[in-house]
Amino acid sequence: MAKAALPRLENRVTFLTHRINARLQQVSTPVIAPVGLDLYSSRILFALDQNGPMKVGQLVDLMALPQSTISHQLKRMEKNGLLQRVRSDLDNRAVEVSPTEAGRQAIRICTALSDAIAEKLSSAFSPEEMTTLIDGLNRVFEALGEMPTLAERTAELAGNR
Amino acid sequence: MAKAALPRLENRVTFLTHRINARLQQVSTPVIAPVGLDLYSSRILFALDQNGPMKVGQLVDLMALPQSTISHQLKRMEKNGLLQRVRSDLDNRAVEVSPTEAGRQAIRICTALSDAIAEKLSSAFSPEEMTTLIDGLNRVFEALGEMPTLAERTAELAGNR
DNA sequence: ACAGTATAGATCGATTTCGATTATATTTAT
DNA sequence: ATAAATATAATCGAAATCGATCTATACTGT
Repeated sequence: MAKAALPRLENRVTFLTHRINARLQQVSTPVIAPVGLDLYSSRILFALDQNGPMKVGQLVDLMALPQSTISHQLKRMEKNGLLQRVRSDLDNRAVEVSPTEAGRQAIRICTALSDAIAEKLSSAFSPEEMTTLIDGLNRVFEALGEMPTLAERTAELAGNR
Repeated sequence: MAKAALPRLENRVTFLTHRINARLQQVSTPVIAPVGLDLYSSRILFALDQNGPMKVGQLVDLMALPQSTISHQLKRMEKNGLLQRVRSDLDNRAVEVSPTEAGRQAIRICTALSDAIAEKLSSAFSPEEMTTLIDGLNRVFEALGEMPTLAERTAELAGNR
């Protein structure tokens, strides 16, 4: 059977998102590192500002990162005075996270950074293009969540060289 | 002046690419960790297979990661017998990276994983949609490379609260 | 030919990530 | 009512990341 021409690495969606993230990190870090933030903490603050107090588990779901990574981030951010963690009254297992006053100050930087980037990206796309792009990215994320047999399929493809 | 409604975090392009990467990592790691690979090393092998021997600097450019990160990855991969690093004859500063036989074996897994994912994503998009998505991602990457005044613009936006 | 500069990559050290485990609290089943 | 199962988040330890620095080679202008 004829093998379909596979796209080059540079044209694979997940490689492109990797490059975007890598470059985003490189341009963002110089801006927010001086105020003691990184991309993760910046997004956590942004989310808290947008959603109000959140449980740790909600932040894990939102950020799609390992639970221990978020737990460590929050611990560090609390140590740096950016937020508070308090056990929920209703469910004593859960912990509610909310920004401190210093956190709210930092949020202004996070929002400004995110807006500056969003602004630049908006200028590179028409509104319809942007909508399409965002929709596409959401679909990619969903599709990746629907791959329970990835290991099997990989073995299969690796098998018939 | 009226403030334009800003998109929520979940609808910002760079947040979506973050989530895609995070989820990709979670679904991929179980598949490739058993053979001693991660997403970075997997992509490096994929690139070497596709492009032939590459200089360290070329891999840095391709991966868009800090030079020290790539250097460490390559050192580890060499230690694990996946590739060789040899100084270039023409420019003794440069180092040529090429896969070993074991590396070529591992490449089959990398390719299979990438193909399994590409396959799944293809099934979620029409060819035109996929082309549009890839084009959009390339434009996002380019746009992020054209933000020399990010720090200034961020300060400006943070200024007028 | 030589000093100064630029380029390529390795190394160092502090911090971060993350899988596995642990500690509590809650829910469910008997 | 109590035991088992489930849910939530913290902790631990090994490994990876990354900015800064260091080393070695190549280029440039005089």
